[in-house]
Amino acid sequence: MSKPLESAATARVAELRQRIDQANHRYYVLDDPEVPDAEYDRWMRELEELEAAHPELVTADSPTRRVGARAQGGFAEVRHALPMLSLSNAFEQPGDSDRERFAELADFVARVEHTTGRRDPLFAAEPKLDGLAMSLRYEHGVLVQAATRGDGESGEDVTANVRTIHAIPMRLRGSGWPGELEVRGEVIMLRKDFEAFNARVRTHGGKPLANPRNAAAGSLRQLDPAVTARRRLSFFAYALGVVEGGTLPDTHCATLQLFRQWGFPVSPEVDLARGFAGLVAYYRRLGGKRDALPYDIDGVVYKLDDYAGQQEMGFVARAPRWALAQKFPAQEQLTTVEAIEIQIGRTGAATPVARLAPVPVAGVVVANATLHNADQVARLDVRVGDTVIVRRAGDVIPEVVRVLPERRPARSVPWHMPSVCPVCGSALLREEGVSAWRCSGGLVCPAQRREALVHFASRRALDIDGLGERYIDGLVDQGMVHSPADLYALTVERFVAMKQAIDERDGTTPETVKRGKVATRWAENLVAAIDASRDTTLARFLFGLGIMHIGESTAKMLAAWLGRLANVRTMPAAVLRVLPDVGDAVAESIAGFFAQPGNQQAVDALLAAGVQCRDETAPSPALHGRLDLGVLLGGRHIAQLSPARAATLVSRYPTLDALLAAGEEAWTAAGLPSAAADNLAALLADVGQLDALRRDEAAMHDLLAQVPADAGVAQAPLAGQTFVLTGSLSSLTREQAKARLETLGAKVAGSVSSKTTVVVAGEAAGSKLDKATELGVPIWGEAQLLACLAEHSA
DNA sequence: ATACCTCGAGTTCG
DNA sequence: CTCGAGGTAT
Repeated sequence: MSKPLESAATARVAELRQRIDQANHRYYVLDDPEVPDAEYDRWMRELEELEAAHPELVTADSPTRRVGARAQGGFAEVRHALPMLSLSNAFEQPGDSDRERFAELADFVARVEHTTGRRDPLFAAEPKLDGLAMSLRYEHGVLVQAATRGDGESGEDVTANVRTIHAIPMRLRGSGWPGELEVRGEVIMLRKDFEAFNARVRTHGGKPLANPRNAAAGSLRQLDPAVTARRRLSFFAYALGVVEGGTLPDTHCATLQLFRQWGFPVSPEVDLARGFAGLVAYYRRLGGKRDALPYDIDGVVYKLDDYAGQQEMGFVARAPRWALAQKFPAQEQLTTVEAIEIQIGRTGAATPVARLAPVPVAGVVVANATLHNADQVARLDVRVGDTVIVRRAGDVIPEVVRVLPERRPARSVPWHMPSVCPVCGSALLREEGVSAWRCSGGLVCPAQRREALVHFASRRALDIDGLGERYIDGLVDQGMVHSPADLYALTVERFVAMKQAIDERDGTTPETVKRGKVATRWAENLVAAIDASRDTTLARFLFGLGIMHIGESTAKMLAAWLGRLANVRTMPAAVLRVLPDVGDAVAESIAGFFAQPGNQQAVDALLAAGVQCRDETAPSPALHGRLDLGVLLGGRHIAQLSPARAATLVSRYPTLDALLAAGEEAWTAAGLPSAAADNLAALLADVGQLDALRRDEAAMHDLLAQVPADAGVAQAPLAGQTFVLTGSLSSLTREQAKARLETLGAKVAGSVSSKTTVVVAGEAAGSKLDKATELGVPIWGEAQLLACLAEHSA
């Protein structure tokens, strides 16, 4: 073997190891990768080849040695020289003030203040990672042993597996570390690595892991380190164990700083917090970020920062008195599915809902969770009797995450959508290519009638204050109300009778004595609220009718463009189609609704009951130029007759009569291709089609005739601008802000896009603000909004 | 035809 | 809040 070659290899090996260690450090500790994965892989391969060719160059801490040999028959026991302690836990409690809600935390701070004699002491606050506690022993800077926490006294030797974790340095960086050093921290799996792992399992078959914590624990207990190596684990250091030889800082934060220098990842969320108020603020801040963190946490840990103070505090049993874990309410829980029921919505949509054994999740007891639709049930394969994981997605809505198949009872059967509506017995049908099943019973179905009434009375519709679902149920059940108009005939006496009936049925209120009087007062208020709802706006009225596809925004548009209820209820689909945001589906929905005699009667009944749209007005002048015979033809989707060609033709022959009188030859002479002319002629030759067109044309003329001759075009100051509101404002509600912006002609949308003019961010603004920053949409504070409103509304 | 953008509808609990 | 579907712009 020639000497020069040998030394070249030695140098290259050293260089590669140094580069690989540096890349790991950038990636895991600094969270700032600079080397592409492919490059990193090339280095690893080259190093492996060199070490294979020169076995004498292999060292225990080489990056290639991360994956070692399979453990034989389990893991050796390791006694911890210094026990790995547990922490006292504190939980949030119900209460009105922070002192009540965080009583245990307040006690903790008071104890620290009392013992150390300092007011508002300084704490290190850090996330409580949901993983596996681990102790790492380094001798002269080299990792020699890794042990799990176990029972705190002794754990298992998982060194071979821990070596595969790239976030953990095999050799400490820098200098000045003690000759013997124990670093403690948490092995976790990042959410993205967890998702990736389960995604791979799903495609390749195998058992998915329940959560990142189990994933980390399971991975470390693999006998074959090669298996562990394929699961990407991470590590964060947070405490010292045994230390010999070397001086150490005198605060916890300074220690964490040293950990960083030595090459350990330390959570970037660690912060200093002063006194009770500081700790509560940190808890809230981290709680708010919880879902956005790259890993799961189950709470916050507070440690008195200076070691002298810690020494004074000492220990109780096996927990330090200078530290406390404040736990978040659990956000995922196991429970069982007791039934899967169908809910019928206002439009007849049949939604499967899981009835669950009640279980506390993130602070509230959850008993129901939506399963959205039949496809979702099939995807999850949820069955009655299953054990499932539930969580509150984002902030509130409970959802079934997945089923634990290993806990499924024998003889369970897959769930299927029933063929008939459980409420009215009508058939449940599914339209082609749509995921929702619908009850075909229409207003015959009591569930749909009930939902229609709830919608009619709701705040954004007729706004009948105090008429909630419970009383609507009572009214419907006792046959007092069948359609919205019936509400206006109700009297105080009838309400009292209804309330007594349902109170008795439901097991009544204890205030039997006062009830007569109280119920009367309640009924009087309700009758007054119903009376007040008679005075309403066209948009609210249209929205309240509950026409499919007509939400609040479309209702406002209809009111603004058509002006009068009479126009909306008589306008054919072809005319409605020209309105903005109205296509075939929406136009047919409106025209179809008013084509039903029952619906027309319901509207007449409401008007007869005294309901008035106080803001009826003339149709929008903008209809001119948008509405002519051309769009009526274009909307019929005649082959070869594009809207553009229809427009050219109609500019010559603006009425049906003119068109018919001119004849097919004249049309082609005017530039219409003969195929289009043939199709048009065929259409007009059909008596039924021609009649329909004549009716459309008449309705169109009637509408246009209502537009005032002098179109007083006073441009609204904010016309054409789209605002998005996020967070809460202090001087007015979002509802009010929206209303005021709309009176100035602005549109207020629900989500941010490149078309948004400005985003108004109030207190505790959410994801919309991030989106705005990302898209470079201007962001206003409350002050700028108020200034804008003041400027224009003078 | 395709890609965005909006709107509508449904949802839980206190 | 999220999903799905309708509408519109490209």
